[in-house]
Amino acid sequence: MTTAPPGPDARTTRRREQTRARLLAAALDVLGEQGLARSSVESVCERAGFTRGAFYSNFATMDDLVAALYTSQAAALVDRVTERLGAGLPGTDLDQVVGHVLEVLPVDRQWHAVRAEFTAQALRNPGAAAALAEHRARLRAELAPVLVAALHRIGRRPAVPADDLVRVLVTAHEGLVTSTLLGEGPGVGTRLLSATLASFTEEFTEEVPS
Amino acid sequence: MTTAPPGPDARTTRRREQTRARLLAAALDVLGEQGLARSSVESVCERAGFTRGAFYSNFATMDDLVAALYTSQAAALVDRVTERLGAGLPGTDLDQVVGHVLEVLPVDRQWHAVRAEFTAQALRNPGAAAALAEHRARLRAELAPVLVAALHRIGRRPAVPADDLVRVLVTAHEGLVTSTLLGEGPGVGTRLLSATLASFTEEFTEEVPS
DNA sequence: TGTACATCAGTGAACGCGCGTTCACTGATGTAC
DNA sequence: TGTACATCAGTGAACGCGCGTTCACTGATGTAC
Repeated sequence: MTTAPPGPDARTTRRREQTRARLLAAALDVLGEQGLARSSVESVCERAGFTRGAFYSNFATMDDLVAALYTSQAAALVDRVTERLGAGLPGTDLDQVVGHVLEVLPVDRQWHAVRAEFTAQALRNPGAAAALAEHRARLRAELAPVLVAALHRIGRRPAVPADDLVRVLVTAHEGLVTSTLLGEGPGVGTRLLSATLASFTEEFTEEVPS
Repeated sequence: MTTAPPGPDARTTRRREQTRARLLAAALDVLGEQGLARSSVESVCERAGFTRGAFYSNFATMDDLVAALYTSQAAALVDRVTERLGAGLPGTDLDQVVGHVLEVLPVDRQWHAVRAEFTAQALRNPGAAAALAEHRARLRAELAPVLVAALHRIGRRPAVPADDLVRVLVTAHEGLVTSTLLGEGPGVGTRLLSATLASFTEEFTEEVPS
């Protein structure tokens, strides 16, 4: 990945991708710190160390950048989940399973703020809503089988369609992250997730393992 | 309330309050439709039918307006809850109680979008976070006793501090509203809330009622 | 491996507009008699 | 109840800046021989 052969039209591509990446990184910073309302093309470029011309050579508009940022971050999250769950979810009881799920889903203030704004946009703009829904679905598709397997190992199975189960968990987790980041005390923390998980799964009598 | 006597310094006050109210209403519309990033002092004034001078006669800055908007909307929500819960929560089982709670908490796309943006701000700005936390606490304080009473009536009581119980419920509800407004299918809807409520409460053997 | 050449990516200056902010002014609103 | 007066709220014009957007140009990057 690092020293891959240039490829046919890598001439153009390479530098471009680097600038795009730098612009996206800068955008994440600026958006995370200032919010969309205070983020100008100018401020992103300054942060990235480019002139505005470079921006317009890569993106059509600020909205374009934001969409690209969301896509890239969403993909990164899915990758992260995929990677970390490669070995499956360990744990011998519900709480442990929940604990491991929580470790995989990061709690990042900056990104959460950006995501909240993106959600707000999705509530207004069907296009943004579709993008968001797609990402969420992909994330669930990634989590579902691993979660089901982990549950199976501790003698439980979903009491509703697996995708619904994951959806409920993610929903609860989302609210939880917000609550945590706002500093509403440690409170009921993971217990909400454990309880949710318990409510939407059921024990089953296992066939005798060989 | 409609034809109250003017009062000592109502001269000034009356017109002012009306303009303030109109500006706030316009701001809710504009913010809800366009988002903070696209909402200018200009656009709010235009919507409200005022010139910009009127704005600056009432607010120092856009942030000021937004803060006032949040405060006023939050207060309105608390009022609504207070009013509707005056008679207590009816219901003979958990699902019914949940159903009534859901009726009290409105699902308003526009306001939810504004709230999401406000949450994002709170994740960055301690001042905004404090305001948000205060409102949330007030809302919980309003809900808690009524909920506990309703639970008592069906033979249940919180298994955790009442405020925690409400917090978990509100958290779950928040995620649920988002999910619903994004159109993620009816799915597990209220069942998440019922399950949550069930998990964080316990039956108790009632003293024989006189 | 070196050199001439073509193309592409980012530069930086320039333009202009939207809009935040100010302020002298006017009309509205209430008070006093 | 009517009239003169004081004050306050909103008007609208003016100023200027930040920044979005464009574009001719230059230096970087790769290709061909």
